[in-house]
Amino acid sequence: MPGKNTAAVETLSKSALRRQKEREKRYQTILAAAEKLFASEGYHMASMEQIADAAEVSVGAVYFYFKNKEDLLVQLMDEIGYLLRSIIGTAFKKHGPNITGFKKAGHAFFEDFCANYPEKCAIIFRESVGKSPEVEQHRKALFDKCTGDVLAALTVVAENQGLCFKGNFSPEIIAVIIMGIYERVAYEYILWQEKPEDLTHIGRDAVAFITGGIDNLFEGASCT
Amino acid sequence: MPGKNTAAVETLSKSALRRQKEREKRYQTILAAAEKLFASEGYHMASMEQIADAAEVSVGAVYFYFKNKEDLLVQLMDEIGYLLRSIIGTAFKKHGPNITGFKKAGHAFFEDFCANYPEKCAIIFRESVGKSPEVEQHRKALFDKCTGDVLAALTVVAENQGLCFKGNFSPEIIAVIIMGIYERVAYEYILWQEKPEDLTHIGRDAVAFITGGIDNLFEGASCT
Amino acid sequence: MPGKNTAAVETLSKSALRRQKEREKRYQTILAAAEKLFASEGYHMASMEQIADAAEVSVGAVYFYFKNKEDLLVQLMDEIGYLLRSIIGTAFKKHGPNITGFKKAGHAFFEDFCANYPEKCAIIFRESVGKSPEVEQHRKALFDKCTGDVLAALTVVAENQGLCFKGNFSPEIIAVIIMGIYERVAYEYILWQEKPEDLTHIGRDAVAFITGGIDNLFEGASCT
Amino acid sequence: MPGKNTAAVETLSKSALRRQKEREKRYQTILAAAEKLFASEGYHMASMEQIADAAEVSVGAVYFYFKNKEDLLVQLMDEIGYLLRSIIGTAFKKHGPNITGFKKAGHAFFEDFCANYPEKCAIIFRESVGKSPEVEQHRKALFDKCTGDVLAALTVVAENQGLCFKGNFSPEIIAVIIMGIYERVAYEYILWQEKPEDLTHIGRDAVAFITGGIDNLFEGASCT
DNA sequence: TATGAATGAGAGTTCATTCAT
DNA sequence: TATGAATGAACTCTCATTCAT
Repeated sequence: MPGKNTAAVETLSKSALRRQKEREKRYQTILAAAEKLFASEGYHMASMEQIADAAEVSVGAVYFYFKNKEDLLVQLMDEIGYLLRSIIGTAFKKHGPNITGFKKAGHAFFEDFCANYPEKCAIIFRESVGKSPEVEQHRKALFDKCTGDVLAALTVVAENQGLCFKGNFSPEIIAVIIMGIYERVAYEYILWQEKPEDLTHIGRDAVAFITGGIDNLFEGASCT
Repeated sequence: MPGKNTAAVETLSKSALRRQKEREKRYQTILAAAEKLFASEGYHMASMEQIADAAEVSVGAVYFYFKNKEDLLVQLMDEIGYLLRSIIGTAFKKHGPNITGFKKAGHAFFEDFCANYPEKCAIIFRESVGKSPEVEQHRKALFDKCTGDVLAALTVVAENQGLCFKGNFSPEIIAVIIMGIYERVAYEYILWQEKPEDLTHIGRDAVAFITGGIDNLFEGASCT
Repeated sequence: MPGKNTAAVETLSKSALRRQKEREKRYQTILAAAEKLFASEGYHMASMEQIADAAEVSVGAVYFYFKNKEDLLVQLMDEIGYLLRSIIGTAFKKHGPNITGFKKAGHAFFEDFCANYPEKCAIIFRESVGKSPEVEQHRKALFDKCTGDVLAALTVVAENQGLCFKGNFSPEIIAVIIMGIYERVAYEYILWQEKPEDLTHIGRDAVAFITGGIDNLFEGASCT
Repeated sequence: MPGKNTAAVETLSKSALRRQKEREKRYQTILAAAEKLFASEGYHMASMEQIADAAEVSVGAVYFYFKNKEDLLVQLMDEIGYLLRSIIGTAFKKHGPNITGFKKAGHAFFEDFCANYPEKCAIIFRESVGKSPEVEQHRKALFDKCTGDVLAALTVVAENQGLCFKGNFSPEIIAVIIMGIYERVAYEYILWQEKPEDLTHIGRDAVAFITGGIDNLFEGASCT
């Protein structure tokens, strides 16, 4: 009887689905609690018990969802990295692969990412620094991806506008430099001076500096 | 009797001086041990006992010279900050307050500071990040000074060459940006990729980017 | 109507029987998984989750069939004890209540029990030692039974051959001694040296020593 | 001035010596506390905090003297092993390398070791069994030494009395058997029945059984 | 000044057991 | 019956800091 089977299957998948949802929800709750505490108290000062309390679960539950404290940080970095790249990537694609798109991506970093998620900034720019070899490696991987994104954008924009880099200027280094600018400006004005309200203006200046610097590096006309 | 007195004073001051020297030597030995261990093992993983062992003193001795572990890091940051600013400042002053001096200062950062003192890089760019409110505050102070130096240099150079910043471009932000570039390039190629041999070339590219970017910001002729 | 009833009863008992069988099977599967893991990882290192996984059931199922972890070990000891006594008892009875039967029983211990069930050896001779008062008590009970068996055999053999123990030699102690010999030889060559292939020879030497020792204790002719 | 120097040296060595003594004393105090608790509560049930409390030191002090809990057990086993072998070895040597010495050694095991140190019995015969690979290995090493001692004694006695083992009887196995007898009799009457008062009598029976068994194995006259 | 043994709070982690589904 | 997520007490172990000598 297919009806029965289907019903059974549906019942099963419904309950399984709900359970799956519950799991995902709990996972996110714990992760959110960890993010908040890592950002406010610092990675080392935030104890697993505090995190469990904040997430309103038991310590054991935290360990059910995450291998250990380090894993909590690493998963957090992954999620934040994904969000960051989405925000910037979306802004870039929206305006086409040209210098305007590049600028908009920069503005999105400051205005959409940093301003809205200061705690996520704290995690990737402060709390994940120098914590352990494992975390450091993960951080490098995240930055590598971002640098790669910037590099790819740079390349596409150049191609699109028929431009080349002057001399033997390495575009990779430019990508690293751009990341450095973003990172430090965010750190300075979000984590230190805590002036998110000035960030739009500041971010625009930073982006202007970057695009100005980049313009400088492009050959006038045809690539050789 | 001046002779006697002098002799006494001299004897006294000699022994006092020697004692002073011994103290200073011990202090530096401990600090050097801490630097090495913080850089190689990480601030948290390096225990006070390890540091004492490496410095060939007792744990108690470390606490005689330093208030606590945090103090060890803070003193280290101060010394490194002083050295860093000396190196850059010296290079800048040597070539006069012009754009060449500015470039030379940048080269000095990479070639004299980062390449020669990778462990000091590790301390100020990695191990002092997100450790505690106190340390963070100290780190901010250090960066503020450096940013201030850059800002001052920028101002002097502009004045000297009779230039002004375009529009309402904030020179403070430029200074922050420059620090960000230096910081990330050092982190990327000294702490992550461990390629000090490429640093001269990379550093020159970075400096070229910076000066190119700056040129862009100056008004053509007279300031209004 | 007996037919109907019988049919009903039969159907019922059939399904009940099958259920019973299923239960018994599960019980044995879990017990077997526990045996394997206790023997290989050690009682404390083997977690209930591991056992459940190995038995391909849920943790809850393990707790349905067994009160707790200790119970798992206790049931295991009971089953192993039963098997051990069966093997030895069967060998003894097979050859009649004489010294040959006694020897054969000893050979059976080494060649049929230890050689074939090294994991069961590990449980009763190693993993059940010093675990908890409850387990220890169970272990004592098991050893008491075995010692009792040996004592009974000893008595029967003596009676059968019209012999008595010399002086005031306590046959109980002889039984304890024999158990000790069996236990340590098994431990040494199965659990430590892992040489089951030498066990036949070694076992025969051990049994020879025992029977030699026993012979010594019997009075020449009539008991007084 | 030798006087001064000597004084200085003496003062130094005195204080160093006293410190050394203190250390040794503390070490022994902690070990004694661990022995008592392992024997009464069981290795796993005895927590490091309990041990520290019983020794009237802090938990940290226990970890200053011992690497970890396992180390505590291992050191305990070493000390007990040394004592056990001393007691038995002394008894054997005292009566010369003959069968009487052999018997006396056996009596010493029961009457001097087991009866006086039931807790040490508990450690080596119960609490060190199946605890961890490391501990098990240590236990094997201890038993190997004891078995080696028995074997050596057996060999010396045989040589001394111009006797040989019958057939291809392996003396190593005899040594293992003897250890098994000692172990189980001790376990049975000290750890289970807790009848140390019967131990003299029981031990003598056990030793008589052993020597009877051994006699059986010796060739009549000359070795071939 | 210098030592290094001692402290003890606190951390991360495990896991036997329970219970709503 | 069966599941497996959740619990939380208890554990071992670390290490910055202190202080009698």
